[in-house]
Amino acid sequence: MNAKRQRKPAAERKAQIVDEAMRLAAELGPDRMTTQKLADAVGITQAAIFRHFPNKAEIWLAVADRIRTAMPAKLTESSAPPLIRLRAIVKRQFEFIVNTPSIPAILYSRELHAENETLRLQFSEMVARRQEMFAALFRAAEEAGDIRPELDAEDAARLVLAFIQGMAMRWSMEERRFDLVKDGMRLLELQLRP
Amino acid sequence: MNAKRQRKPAAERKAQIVDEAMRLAAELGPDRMTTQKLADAVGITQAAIFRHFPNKAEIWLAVADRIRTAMPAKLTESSAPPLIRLRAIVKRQFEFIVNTPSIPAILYSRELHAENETLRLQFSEMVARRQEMFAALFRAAEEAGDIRPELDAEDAARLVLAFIQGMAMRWSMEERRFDLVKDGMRLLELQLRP
DNA sequence: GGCATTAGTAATTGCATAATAACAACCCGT
DNA sequence: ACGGGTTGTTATTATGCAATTACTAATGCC
Repeated sequence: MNAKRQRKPAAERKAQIVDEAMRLAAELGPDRMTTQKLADAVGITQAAIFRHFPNKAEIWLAVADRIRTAMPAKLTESSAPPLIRLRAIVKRQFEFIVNTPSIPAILYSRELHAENETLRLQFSEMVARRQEMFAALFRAAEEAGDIRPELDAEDAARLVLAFIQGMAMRWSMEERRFDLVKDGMRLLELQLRP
Repeated sequence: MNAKRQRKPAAERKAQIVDEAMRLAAELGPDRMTTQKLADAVGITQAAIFRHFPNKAEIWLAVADRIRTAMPAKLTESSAPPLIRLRAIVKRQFEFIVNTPSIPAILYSRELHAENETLRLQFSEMVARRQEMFAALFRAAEEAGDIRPELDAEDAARLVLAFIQGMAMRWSMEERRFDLVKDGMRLLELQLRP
């Protein structure tokens, strides 16, 4: 009744729904995102959501897919020293989170994980892959003699990952009041340099 | 109708409700804890919950209160070296989380924070107090010459806090599959020693 | 032992929510 | 220009939820 109907091709609409779902998840918490609010944000009726997704859980799986494919999780070929590469990757990671601020809310939502085992597995695999990437860099740094040889690469990777996750979580909780990239990279230096 | 009614003094029942609320929050996610499930866990009817709390939000405030008073946030008087004291406090923190495993789920729940500003403020104040505590210890360590003088105590505190939060978050997400105290303290060493 | 107080119950309300069904307008290829 | 498939709508349903009301039984004080 209001304005004229805006029909869009399904692929485009689907992407838009995923966009808004992520936005709302960050704003209200993933579990407070209802299909009604989502529809309002997209500009269609609540029922129309279910033309694009069979149920709500599928929306979260699409969100997870979006995050998974966009997350920087691959080591690029490079001849730079391992610790330099590590810094670059951590920075990319922080930048990715800043550009996708719903990530902490979605990745660390107990509610989503409790209801959706598939989702939980996808996320835990993503985390594991990142940790493995960091560990590989620390092993390379060890071989290059850039760090103390008795240092355990797996542990160092865990440490860096916990740091990134903690920073991201706090940034999210504090309504993004600080500069995640700037502060994050400064604290990373503190961690890498004795 | 089943069995005989179990009347309990209000104070005791209130405490029990808070207990179960925390347990369920860890299990299902805070936003999936309904007054019905809570009542079932306690062993009373759903309506009886509201004899002890005027509404659901008050339950979360009581939970926050429980956490706040139990959380180790005060520096004990001690003549031990600052970094030794820091280790002890971080250890107490990890132990506290292990004994109160609902903490990460509750403290980092976007849903609770979004709905309840009072709660959000209480938690953010708790975090700030802990950070200040760590900063004080790093300043003391600086004066004692235990760490590099150019190291910023505030930043070091932020780093340690992010690490603890990241570890706790992951421990919670991974269904407590690793030993938070043991692994946490080992990684802390990695962070404190060059 | 009576009886006010307190902690409980059963029943209900009003609203939010995910999902379905039946129908309508838009769009594109022929 | 028209017809089939696509993208939407309105209306509805069943369920779950927090909260209220009116009633009831246990507890402990005198």
